[in-house]
Amino acid sequence: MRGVNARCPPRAASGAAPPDTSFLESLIGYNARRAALAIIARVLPTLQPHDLRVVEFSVLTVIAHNPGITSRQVCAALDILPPNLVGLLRRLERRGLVEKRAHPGDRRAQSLYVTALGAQVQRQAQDAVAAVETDEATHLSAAERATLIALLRRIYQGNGAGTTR
Amino acid sequence: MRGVNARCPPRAASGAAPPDTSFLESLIGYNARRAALAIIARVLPTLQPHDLRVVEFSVLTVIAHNPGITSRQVCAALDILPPNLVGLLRRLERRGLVEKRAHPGDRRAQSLYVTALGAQVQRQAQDAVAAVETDEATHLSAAERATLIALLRRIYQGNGAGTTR
DNA sequence: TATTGTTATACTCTATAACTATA
DNA sequence: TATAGTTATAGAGTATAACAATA
Repeated sequence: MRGVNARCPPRAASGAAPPDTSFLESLIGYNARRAALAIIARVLPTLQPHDLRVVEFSVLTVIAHNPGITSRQVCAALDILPPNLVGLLRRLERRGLVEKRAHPGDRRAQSLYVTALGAQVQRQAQDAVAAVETDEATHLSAAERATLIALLRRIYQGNGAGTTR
Repeated sequence: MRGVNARCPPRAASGAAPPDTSFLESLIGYNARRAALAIIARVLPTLQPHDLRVVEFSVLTVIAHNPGITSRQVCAALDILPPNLVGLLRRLERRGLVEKRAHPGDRRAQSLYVTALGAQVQRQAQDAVAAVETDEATHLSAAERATLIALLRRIYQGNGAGTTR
């Protein structure tokens, strides 16, 4: 018997009943990824006026909050591979948002600083991102926000075993 | 005076003090992304023996749980763009895990099914992923898991506005 | 006219190997 | 010998435009 869809169409085929994704929805990884993508989709238009992509904003923020930080440390903090940071920093430097200075004490390294313009752009972008994150994107209470962030942090910080990279 | 790091090195330069990432860590998007990447890093080696990537596992799972589903519906469920699903399905088909059949009622579409082998591989992979997710990767209690997933789901499902794609 | 599946293509993101200069 | 920064490059992943067949 082909017995397919006399009156009970293979739910998959109907436009009405959404497909069963219950297993995937039981996974933290799946939900975390979907949530991250949803939030990033909201943050993107916020950063667009500043001509910043998400990673660029992250790097700019870390440099602004840690004057004199090295490339290597930015990579470690944000889990970026060194070769991929090079072009990113070059763009920020060309736009006059970041500058490199000689590192005191290690001539291999270089200290990173935001310029006055870079600091201004970062501040504006940070305020805009914070607003979107807390208000529009997620209608969670402050307590729920705190709970969520604490749980997420336990996942990617909690265990001793290193990441794959 | 070069006055650098006699005893108080510019925290950025020292290998000891970790850089300040407090702002980024206050963002749900940042934490969700880091958590998702950390979990995926754990899941990858679990799927490797089955020669499945994460997206392939997701697609295989949705097809297994929704026999007769169409490409378009898989795309909608997993937020995959149709052109990107084509090659993915082709690989799964060539490996004998998935098969396409004529769709009853719409000759444009095609119904997707897992083969016996596909069902077996999917089951094994699902068990392995579930084990990693609940045990090793995240040491959360069942209650914490449930809370986390509920909060995450509210972020990417809760609001009416569609995603960017 | 709209939709399904598809091709071709481009752009971003991420990853690896290897080089240089310093330590 | 190891590390910081860099180059070149490869591979995922994700995006858009356009087409044929069907609704």
